Amino acid sequence: MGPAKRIELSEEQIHLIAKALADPRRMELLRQIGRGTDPVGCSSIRDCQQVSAATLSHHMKELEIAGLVKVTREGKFASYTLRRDVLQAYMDQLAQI
Amino acid sequence: MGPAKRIELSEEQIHLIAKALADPRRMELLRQIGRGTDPVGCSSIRDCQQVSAATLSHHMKELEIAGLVKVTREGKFASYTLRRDVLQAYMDQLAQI
DNA sequence: ACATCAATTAGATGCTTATCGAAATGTCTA
DNA sequence: TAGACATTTCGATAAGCATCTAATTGATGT
Repeated sequence: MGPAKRIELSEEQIHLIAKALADPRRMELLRQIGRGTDPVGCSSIRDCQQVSAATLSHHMKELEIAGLVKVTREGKFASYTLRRDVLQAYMDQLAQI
Repeated sequence: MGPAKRIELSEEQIHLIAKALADPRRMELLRQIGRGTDPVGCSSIRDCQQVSAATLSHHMKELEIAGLVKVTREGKFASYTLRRDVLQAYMDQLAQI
């Protein structure tokens, strides 16, 4: 399989994605999550980035509502994976400018 | 000729570009400026978008310091062109995530 | 049930920014 | 030079947001 379908973004989602990418910390989070293909847990993230749990939670929620990451919950843990299809859709939008 | 050289962006410029793209009004400005290849004047812009001169000036400065538009001044007029090479460099950065 | 730990939410604080009207700057023309 | 016009800058206001600590929720293991 793979990125079967091309995604269409609403103006609203474009705005959410752009805002999500406009914070350096979130950019760094995305890079870390996108480094591999496996889901990345909160603790792994906090090992690499100096940030409080509350702030991390806030940023991950922003990334999630932007559609840029998928959250997987197992028990008390949360893991994140980059949604490359959504990122690609945003790049397609920029290319259309 | 054409877009001869591939542009490298600093982290700082990446941040400036991301912030510039995160405002819906600026996004719309970019789209309008990028529509054709000719420079676009302030009055053309204000014909299409309802915005005060002061606010427009502010946004165009943000786009300029982000490197996304080139400003051409002739007498009392200012015109803008989209810097596609910079936009492309930003897209390349996103693709590297 | 209780203690512990991961993650989220609540509440507060300080910084950034979008917006406008008014004033200033710069340019053109009569 | 004086007036008209385009753009920018100034000053103020309001909204948004990043960040933290503290409190809460929810799951796990003893």
